Amino acid sequence: MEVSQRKRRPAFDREEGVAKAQALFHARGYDAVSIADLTSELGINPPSLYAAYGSKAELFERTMQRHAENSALPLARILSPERPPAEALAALLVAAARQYGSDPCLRGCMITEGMRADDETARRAAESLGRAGSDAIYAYIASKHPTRARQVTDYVLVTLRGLSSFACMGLSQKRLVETARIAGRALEVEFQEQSNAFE
Amino acid sequence: MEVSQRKRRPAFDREEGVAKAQALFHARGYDAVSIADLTSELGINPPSLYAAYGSKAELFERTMQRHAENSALPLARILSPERPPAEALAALLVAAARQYGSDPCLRGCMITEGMRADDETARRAAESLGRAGSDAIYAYIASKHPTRARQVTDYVLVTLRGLSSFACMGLSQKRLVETARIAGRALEVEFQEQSNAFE
DNA sequence: TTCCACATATAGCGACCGCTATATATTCGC
DNA sequence: GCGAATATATAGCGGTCGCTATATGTGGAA
Repeated sequence: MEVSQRKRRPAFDREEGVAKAQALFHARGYDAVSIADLTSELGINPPSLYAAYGSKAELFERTMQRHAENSALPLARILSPERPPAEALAALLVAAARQYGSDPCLRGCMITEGMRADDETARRAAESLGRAGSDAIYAYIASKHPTRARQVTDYVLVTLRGLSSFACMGLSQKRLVETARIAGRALEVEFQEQSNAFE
Repeated sequence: MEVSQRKRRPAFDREEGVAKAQALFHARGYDAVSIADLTSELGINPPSLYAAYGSKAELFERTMQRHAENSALPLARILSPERPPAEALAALLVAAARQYGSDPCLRGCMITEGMRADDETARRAAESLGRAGSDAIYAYIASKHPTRARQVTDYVLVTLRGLSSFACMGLSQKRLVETARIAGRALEVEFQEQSNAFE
């Protein structure tokens, strides 16, 4: 006889709910999505949402985690140690631009935009999720250009934020990518100067 | 006998009210400032605010106009036709970075940030005000680098937006300026390639 | 089949939103 | 001083917010 193992009885699919909420939050931002929007989209009533996810902020956090797991840029692959660093970072900017402008409904970076929410809980959650990414970028740059790692990282992150913001405002993917390419030029200069210092 | 000329009786100073509202909107953004915040800050009651300014959105528009008149970057001076264009645009980025980070309470660009408000009326007003600036930048670039004016303008505006956003998040003025300097490098490359094309 | 744990739906909580109808004070031209 | 014009204050409108107390229905284990 096997040990009794009670199974959850999901009258609505929790994971699918997170996916739908993710789309809403990504499309409109945390503050602009209400509980009524969410329950309507998920086809449930508020108590079910709170029973399943705890609160609007916790649901938002789960959607960002989902985003980070499924849709995040493959940082490790793009910033491979074998690649020339300026080329790798430029490729990161271009890959971001491409993604931010790929879906007309899901523009920009969900986590980046979450960091600018009016709600403090949501903002902190986004900042915490985003830190992983920016730390990885910093670590990569520090390994290639230790003397100006902070400055170069700031530049990359500022550019990513600008790209995300313009993506949200509707700038076409093509123009986003062209902008990213120009931004990459500054990195070529930066890393070239560094290598010259060794000659 | 002189013509009767009724004078306004300002129980509270309308212009000072706009100034105080400007500070609030700049510090927190349109959506995060409520009528209660405004009336409390101005020391008045809601009917006075509506009698004087019409609505929250109209008051916001007036504050942005005030900002554009008093605090806008001196575009005409920075983008002077005599200057090397890459230098002028880099100076614009640095001047913006300096201003965005100058007051710890009034971070970023009020108009740039207004373009990302959740309220559509506020957003449109900000976009309308901002277009003047971006048109001026485009016209300048087009006069110096007609073949890639749109791309270079996009890059400058994306960088400005990123700088404003990071300023709002608390990045120090120093780091903002350093970032702007790196961003300027890409412009040097861009305009250098252009002049090479004539050789 | 019976019982019960649990997810559901109804209804509504208190708080705040932008905004305004109404009534009261104040200051003006005369 | 007087009447008219106008800015003020009180109070509250309808609506939405995030969230929840309560009651109802349903599936799973024994």
